[in-house]
Amino acid sequence: MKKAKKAPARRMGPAGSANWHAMLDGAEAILREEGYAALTSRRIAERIGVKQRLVYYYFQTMDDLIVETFRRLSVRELERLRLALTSEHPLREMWDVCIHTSDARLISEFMALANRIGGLRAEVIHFIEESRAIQVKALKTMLKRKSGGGIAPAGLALLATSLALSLNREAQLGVTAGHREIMAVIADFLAKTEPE
Amino acid sequence: MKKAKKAPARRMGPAGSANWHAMLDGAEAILREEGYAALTSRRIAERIGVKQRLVYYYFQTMDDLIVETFRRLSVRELERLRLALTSEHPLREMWDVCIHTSDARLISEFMALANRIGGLRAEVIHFIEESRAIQVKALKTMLKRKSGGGIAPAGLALLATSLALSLNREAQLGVTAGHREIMAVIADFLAKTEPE
DNA sequence: GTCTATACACCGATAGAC
DNA sequence: GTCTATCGGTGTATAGAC
Repeated sequence: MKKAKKAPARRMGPAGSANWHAMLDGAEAILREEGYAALTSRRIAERIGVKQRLVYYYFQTMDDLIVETFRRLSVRELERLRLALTSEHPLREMWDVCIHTSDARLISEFMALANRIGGLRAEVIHFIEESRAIQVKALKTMLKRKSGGGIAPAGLALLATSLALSLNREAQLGVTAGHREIMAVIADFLAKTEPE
Repeated sequence: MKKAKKAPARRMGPAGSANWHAMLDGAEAILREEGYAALTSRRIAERIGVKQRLVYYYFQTMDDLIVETFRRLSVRELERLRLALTSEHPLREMWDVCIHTSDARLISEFMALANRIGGLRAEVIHFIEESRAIQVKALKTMLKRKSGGGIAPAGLALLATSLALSLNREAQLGVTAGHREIMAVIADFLAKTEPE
């Protein structure tokens, strides 16, 4: 995390291997539990029981490792969303995906990191745009002209994502004012647009 | 940021002095521009033109400095909200405060830090609860029984805060899908509940 | 109040053996 | 593929002079 150099040429280990996944698992856990200041090659190595040098066999730089960690998570999340699209109750499934997403702490770390790691920022932008497009698709199909309170699908998607994030973060902090009220609105909306 | 020790007893400089404010100004700028991994006593000192040792004359630990930085910001923001309460158009003023709040990058850093610095977490919780209470007060007064789309004031306050945060963060990233649509909804709501 | 100097730990990244 | 060993740098925090 100290100095993020460009990308020196070096012999590399294969992406997708057991060690590669173990390192991303470790990185995710450290981010969640201790924050990105503690995300170092030494701690990852220690956590998964290898030597520090090996981390640099699988990743050119720590920034690369961070980007890969987010990308793996992003791919999984987009798959969950696309799967929801094929469900019998796509809107309910999608809201479930949004509200039962990765730990709010982990997301906070990635959002902060995205402001300073160019490669990560690009991945985050791609994730937001892609997930919004999927949600808009579902909303267009379900709403047709039932109207969602007069809000266009893209607006509704943004609103839902935004709410899910805030609800998770505040719940984790222990703040709950207004949560019950908003959940009631969501339930009402789902009952109208997608009766069980 | 490396080791956050408890709180050793030591002679301390006065809060509120010129150096004290300069250090918090520097901390804020570094957080915004480089993120919390770069928020070190050395860099703050360098930025404001004093020696590193002096930072520890004004703050017991780096964590204390971070908490004070947020607290100062929080007090200012709550003042802006309370002032909006006395305005002729409190809801419009409040939305303006929320949408023209501190840089989204800065907020991201504090949100991430709050997950691991106990003192900061307490300040963040206090800020959220206090600001929501102020917003609820304004909403109750303005809505009376005009109804705000059938959502209770606390829910509306959460929704507005959540949206303002997401709009700012995404705009900073360069994502704008759904933004226009949501802004239209907000404008519509304000026009109905608080005609100009 | 502000400084010099320093103890001690940890970091990213690399060289090169096996 | 995985290791030992190491370089050069930065971090928190303190001792104690002026």
